[in-house]
Amino acid sequence: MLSQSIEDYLKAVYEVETADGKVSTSALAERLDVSPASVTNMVKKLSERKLITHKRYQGVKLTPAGRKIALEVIRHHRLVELYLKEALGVPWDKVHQEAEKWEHVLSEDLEDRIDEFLGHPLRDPHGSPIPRRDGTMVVRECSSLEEIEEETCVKVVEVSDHDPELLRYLGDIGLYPETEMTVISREPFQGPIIVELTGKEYPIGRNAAKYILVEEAGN
Amino acid sequence: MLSQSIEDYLKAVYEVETADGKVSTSALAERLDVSPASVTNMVKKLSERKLITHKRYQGVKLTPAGRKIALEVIRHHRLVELYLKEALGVPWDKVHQEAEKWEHVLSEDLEDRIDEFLGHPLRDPHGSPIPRRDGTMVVRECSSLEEIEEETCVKVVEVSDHDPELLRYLGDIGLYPETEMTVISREPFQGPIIVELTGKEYPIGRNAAKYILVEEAGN
DNA sequence: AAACAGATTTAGCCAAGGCTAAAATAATTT
DNA sequence: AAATTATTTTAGCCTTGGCTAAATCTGTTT
Repeated sequence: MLSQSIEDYLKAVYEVETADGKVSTSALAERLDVSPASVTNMVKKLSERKLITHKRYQGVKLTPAGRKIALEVIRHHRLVELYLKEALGVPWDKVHQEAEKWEHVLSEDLEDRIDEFLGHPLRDPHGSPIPRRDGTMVVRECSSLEEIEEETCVKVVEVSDHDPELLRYLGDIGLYPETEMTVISREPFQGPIIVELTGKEYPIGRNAAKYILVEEAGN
Repeated sequence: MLSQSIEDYLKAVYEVETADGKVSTSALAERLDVSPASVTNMVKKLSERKLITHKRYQGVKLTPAGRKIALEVIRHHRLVELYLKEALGVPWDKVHQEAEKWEHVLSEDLEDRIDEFLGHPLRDPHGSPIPRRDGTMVVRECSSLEEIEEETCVKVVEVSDHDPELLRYLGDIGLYPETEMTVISREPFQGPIIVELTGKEYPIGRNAAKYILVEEAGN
């Protein structure tokens, strides 16, 4: 059995890799809220276990074995997030925090039961794809709301689950995955992006917009 | 936050106390599958934290603070057991094992949601009482099946969840909490106890019978 | 009362997974 | 190219929660 720490590290490697491409010691340290020295330590251990490869002073990469585990943990995490929302009515700004703990204690049997209960879902409450048991994932072409031109109609694909406060705000204005909206204007000097949905206009800070992924809607 | 180990120890103290009255170092060691020396260690730590009291070479007792935590953990455990069975269809011989892990990661918020979902239940799938949030518990007068006279009609109150195999057998013959049955005979020389339920007769080993608690049914 | 058995504690060890401070390497600026 | 800055690694330490082996205490027998 793998320790919770190891699972957390592998997940972090995967996530930093998809976000930044390169996985540096310091990036991992920041994401895991741990000192860089601790990361170096653990990286050594994970290399020995052949879960990652590492070139000194360069980055870290998942081996196939490591990637498999990372995806299993992420599958657990996202299934649990969706389950908590659907089955127990946990609000979407709280599911992430709970899932951080649950992802490590979910047996394969329970994973299957939950997956079944949810009808083999493809996306979690924030729109992130849920890896299948075989490690495949349905990805969707999309871009950040930050880069969208004015007058464009878009559909929300995914919202980062990192900032509960942002999620609460977005929930309040009714902005969820699959919501359609129109970019009304991009205020100058890094000002907010104004979007229109359900007939009203709302400002979205540039920083927040970065974490909202959308696809262009038909027209 | 308390570590998982500490929660496990407090729960074990509570359980050994209700089972044996006295809580010895070795009894704890056996229950937790840990060496007696390790128990001594942890007992020292828990005493310092005022969660238990300890007199050298005598036993261990929970303080009110320690008992409160033990009951919270047990509440989590039993709520989860029932939830897994009711909501996800996990068979009753498997819920204990899962709950051992889940009991440590259940937030208060989720505890409430699950309790609500289940309609504030009083007993888990094995018939054990679920402590309320305030630490109270509905106990039921009962005796071990081992001690019941022949020809007596009884109702099952509680079945120990320790041996999955026993649970599977009992499930197979339809013996659950609230099941009514009649003690047909007590075979001599520590032989099995024969019970009748749903029109058929089944043997229950003396050892197993010890772990089945019943109350005398009206006639 | 002495001796022995069994339970408990002490002493000293280990692995996991953190930390800080200092050293080494890489990258960037002057 | 040299110097400075930033990143990464090394070295050495800490806490948690295990372990074994040896010492000590308690209680029972002889």
